[in-house]
Amino acid sequence: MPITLYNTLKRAKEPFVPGDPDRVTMYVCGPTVYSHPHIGNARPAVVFDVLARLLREHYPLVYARNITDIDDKINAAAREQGTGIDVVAARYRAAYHEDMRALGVLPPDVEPLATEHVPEMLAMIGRLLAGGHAYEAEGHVLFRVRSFPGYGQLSRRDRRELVAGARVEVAPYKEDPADFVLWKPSPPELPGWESPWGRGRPGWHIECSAMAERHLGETIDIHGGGNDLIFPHHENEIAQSCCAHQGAPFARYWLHNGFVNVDHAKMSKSLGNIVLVRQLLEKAPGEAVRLALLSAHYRQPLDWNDEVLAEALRKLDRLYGALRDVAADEAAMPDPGFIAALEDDINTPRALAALFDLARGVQKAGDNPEGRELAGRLRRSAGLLGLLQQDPEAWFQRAAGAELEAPQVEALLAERTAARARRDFAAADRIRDQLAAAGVLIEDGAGGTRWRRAATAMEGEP
RNA sequence: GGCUAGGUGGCAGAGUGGUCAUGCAGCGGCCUGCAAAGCCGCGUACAGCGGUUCGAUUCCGCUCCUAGCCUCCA
Repeated sequence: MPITLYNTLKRAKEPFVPGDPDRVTMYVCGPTVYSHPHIGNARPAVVFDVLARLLREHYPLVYARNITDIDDKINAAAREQGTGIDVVAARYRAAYHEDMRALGVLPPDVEPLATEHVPEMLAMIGRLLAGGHAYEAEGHVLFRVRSFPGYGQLSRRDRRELVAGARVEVAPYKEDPADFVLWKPSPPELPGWESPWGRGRPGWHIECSAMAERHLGETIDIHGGGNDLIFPHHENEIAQSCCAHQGAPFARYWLHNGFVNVDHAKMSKSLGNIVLVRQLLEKAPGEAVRLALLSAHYRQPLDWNDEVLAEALRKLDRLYGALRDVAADEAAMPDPGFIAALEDDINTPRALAALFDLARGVQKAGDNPEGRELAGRLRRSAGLLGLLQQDPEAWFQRAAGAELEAPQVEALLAERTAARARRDFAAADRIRDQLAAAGVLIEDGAGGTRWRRAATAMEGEP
């Protein structure tokens, strides 16, 4: 079964056919490192991590996700914090890595930094100038949009309308209001690099074109990022790359994830409703945050609130519950229905439904060869989503923020078991209530009593 | 104004031209000292109005509503 992907360029799902099946290439726009990552930064990281895992089942993959470490927001943060941009960028790059790892996001094969690719950008700008696709004006180098007939193809925008609807003031030195900056001058107090056009810094779009070319080649298979990047960022990347490559296409499949909203509103600084990943990790395990992000299809908007997270915890209880009861056969293969769902434009809700079907199968079969095979299939399938890879007991006995440590729980349980043995159920129930009050639930079974943490997200400000 | 997505049962969220999504919550049963977990069963869901069709939640048109982009915001 071929992988089918929704290509923004065509506004349709199409079968994925790699340019070179021996080297599939994917580039995803990563974060600008000027603050801690929020849940909206996490969504593309998780979604494209799943796609990378899926692609690797079929092809050798080179996956690049960049770090934007040249940006005016970084400059502003550095000024506020009274430090250098390198310090700010390094700090938040580390924070990004830490948070993404907590969400089970595997590192990409290449993680290029803009600061390390200025020569590539200068070279590309030089080629655009030589080809008549760019021009100098008052220390700036601008891309000549008129020179690229395909402009507007991705975002389905008409250049004339762009001009008419422009809400920004048009810089007087632009030949055409739609032209955008490739290189701009830097005053002495701002970071800058020497260039043929004087000391300056690159525009936002050129880094992705230059770094994708450097690490992946002229035409890449898949380019991903958030919905909001379609225009102008990706539109401009296409223009730059195609013109620098004598018309060779830039990316063959364009994928865009939907936004994460908070209580039905877009996250924004002015609304003060930005949800940081690190705040969520204080309330719940990263695996629950990851599952919550995958519970809606990646192209749909996802409304974030405490309930989605709490529900993700309960879902993981359900799935790990099956694995706790039946040992997984590690030799098992992923479930065909699950794979079919993922291959259908990364339909994670359907893939998760397949996981729950497997869980029920495991419970019905019990701890026998059939059950162990199903449990193995469940675990192996979930691995493609980056889920269910820890020991089930570790999941249920997680200690984050717990009132009672595991040994204390065990001690109380021993007491209760003794009480039950002498049929002192009042005492036994008292201990059970005490544990429940501390967020510990117990289950009496044939093999003794076992316990787990209640699936509630820790209370706290969002 | 232009361009995109959407409106599905109490909630979340897939999907389909004609028996099942799935999860959580709820109800009934089995199991249990009682619970929990698990299993079995249950619910007049597809914004509104027209149209196409033997048959539409699914296709077409219109209406209403929501969100995003057009501002270097994932």
